[in-house]
Amino acid sequence: MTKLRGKQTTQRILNAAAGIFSDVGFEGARVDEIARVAGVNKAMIYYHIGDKKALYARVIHHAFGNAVEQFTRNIKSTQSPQNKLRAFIRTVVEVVDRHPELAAIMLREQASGGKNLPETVAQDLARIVGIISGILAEGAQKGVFVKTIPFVVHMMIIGAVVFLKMSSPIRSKFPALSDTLSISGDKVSDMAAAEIENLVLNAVRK
Amino acid sequence: MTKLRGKQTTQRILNAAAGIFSDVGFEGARVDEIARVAGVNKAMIYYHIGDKKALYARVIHHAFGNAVEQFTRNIKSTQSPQNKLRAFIRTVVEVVDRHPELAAIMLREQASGGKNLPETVAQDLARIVGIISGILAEGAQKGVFVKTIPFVVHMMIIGAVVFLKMSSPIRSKFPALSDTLSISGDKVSDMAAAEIENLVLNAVRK
DNA sequence: GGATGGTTTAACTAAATAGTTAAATTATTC
DNA sequence: GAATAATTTAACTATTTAGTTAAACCATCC
Repeated sequence: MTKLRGKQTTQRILNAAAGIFSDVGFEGARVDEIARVAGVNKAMIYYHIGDKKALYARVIHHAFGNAVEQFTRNIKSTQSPQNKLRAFIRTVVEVVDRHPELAAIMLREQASGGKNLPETVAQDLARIVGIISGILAEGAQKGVFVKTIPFVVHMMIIGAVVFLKMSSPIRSKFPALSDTLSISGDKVSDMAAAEIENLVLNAVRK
Repeated sequence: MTKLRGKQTTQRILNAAAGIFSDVGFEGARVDEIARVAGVNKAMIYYHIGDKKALYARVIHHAFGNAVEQFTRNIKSTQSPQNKLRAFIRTVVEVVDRHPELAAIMLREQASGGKNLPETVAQDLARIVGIISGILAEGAQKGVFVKTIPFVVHMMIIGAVVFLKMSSPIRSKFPALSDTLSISGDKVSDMAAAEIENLVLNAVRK
């Protein structure tokens, strides 16, 4: 019971922290505010997790935890390179839709040069880049993809998905941008995701 | 002399602020720190510019000021759709290379749903999206581009360029990511930029 | 040199901040 | 029920924060 209570408290803290770090960044986040949103006394954050930096690392790790597993689960070795690439893109969409806070936090880390990024997350990222490199290399070897720079393709996919997802509130907010994508909403829409697939498959097709 | 002195003071404040806002975001930035970096007394920020929010808006506007003009200057109506698109991409690279603080601040704004974004900047963004929409529509009409969603293509280009630029310090920092792009450095390298051009032109080619 | 206007400074204000402490409360075990 | 351990609380600490104020300083003009 005590163990369960501690876990629930920790979970509430991590959820609140994820939202606030994604909204105002590490330096802009207030531990008092995180405590308030989590519905706990501030000292409990220090008791259960640690200082602000430890909390941040925990949030990222918690959200990033199984992204790599999702990629390896969704991409089967028996698939063609084209279908592997499609599965990769779909997984990116899935991860970003399920963890918008993670996407926002990663945007902020990019903006500050990875200043508060734990080493473990960098390793996860490297593995994901390894996956797409493998797909593109296989496609090139089988003569169905052009030879290209895998990291650039990776950036195009991640960039398009994340920017589409993250720009949704901005588009809603400003009338000038409302018409840029006729289908709006919180999710990366199926139509937009399909278009990213088409464009990326076209881009690498030999 | 007095006028010149006020201008120079303002410039120093804006430069310092741009760096700090890009590094730690709006909420994370400290007016005291901006003043220290600018080498001025804090009250001068309030005298010359105004409160923190006014300073932020001024920084964005100052950096964004002539981005739209750059696009219209670089893209000639006599060019083919393909060359227009190339010029568009090259301009994105140029703007991001010249104003990395702008790119970082825009990443942060995306992360927080455009919370502190002035309306004028949204209008500038809409005009840029209008430019690429025009290029793609012209290409489709001339039968050289597929019919697509212009905003998605825009996000792919912006996302790739910005992520490549912004991920450079992260790649330098973490050994696990050092091999992802064999040519590193601060600029979006010519090779990477050329590859983005190739991939995007391939993606939209009919 | 004095008047005027612009710029800068040092000190201030009220509130907020990350982290700490020790007591109170709750849960578990025998 | 008592002892022990885990969790939570309220208050605290020293520092920092955005913004303000009035005086000092500087530049220009007649």
